[in-house]
Amino acid sequence: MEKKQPWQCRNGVEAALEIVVGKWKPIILLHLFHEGTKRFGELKSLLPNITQKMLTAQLRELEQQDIVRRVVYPEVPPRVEYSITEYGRSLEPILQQMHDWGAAHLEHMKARRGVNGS
Amino acid sequence: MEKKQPWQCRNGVEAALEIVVGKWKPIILLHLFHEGTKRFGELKSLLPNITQKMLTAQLRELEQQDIVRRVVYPEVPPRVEYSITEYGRSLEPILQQMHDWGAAHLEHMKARRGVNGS
DNA sequence: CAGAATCCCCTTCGATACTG
DNA sequence: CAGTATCGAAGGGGATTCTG
Repeated sequence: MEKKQPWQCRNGVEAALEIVVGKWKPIILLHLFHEGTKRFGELKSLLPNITQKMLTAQLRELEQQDIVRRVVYPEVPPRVEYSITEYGRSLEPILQQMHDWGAAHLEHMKARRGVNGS
Repeated sequence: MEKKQPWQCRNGVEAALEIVVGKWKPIILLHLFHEGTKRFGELKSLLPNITQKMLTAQLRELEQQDIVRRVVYPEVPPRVEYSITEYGRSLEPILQQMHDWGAAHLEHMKARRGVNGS
């Protein structure tokens, strides 16, 4: 029952970070969490500054990690829909907690700037 | 009382990520969380592969963000000690949750590799 | 419509050398 | 001991073009 050492913990933390890190990963996930299934083009217009390359790449990574489900409809013109997997839902509390802490942190840093006159 | 939109949430998530992202940030934090105050050199030997440049840079960032306290003792040879601030402690549950989820995720992905025969 | 492919920039990080 | 300074490699990410 020895405690895990930090260098062991790091693997877990890094594994979690791998999912959520990336310029667009968080916002993609938040959209899919809150708004359900989205087509590729819908996501693209929700993220006005993202390039197709990036959107594709990030979505494919999330798909590999079983966070996002990708469904291709064999139609013309093509239609591809993305949604959060059952398993992916388990990420939501973490993102939520990160958001809460992060928002508070922004306040904290703002308040601190007023104080540190020294 | 409208819900926040994803692009608003992102700021919070990003703010949190900014603290924890970086090749060495998580492991530095874990060491300081679990083992308390450490000198620069101690940290350096706990993180065998880190360069001074990186260690210094990451610690300075964490100091700016009020997560880590840096105390310089005006001695010869110089001594500098780092510890987690009171405020920095508030990060611990997040790191913990990330570790737990991440560790489970590694298991999940391992298990999945056995299944996806298709 | 939903991408794949290509080119290029810029940041991050590592290696090394120097300093108070 | 605890840094700072400089150089260079690697990779993430952006702009653009092409395709089924």
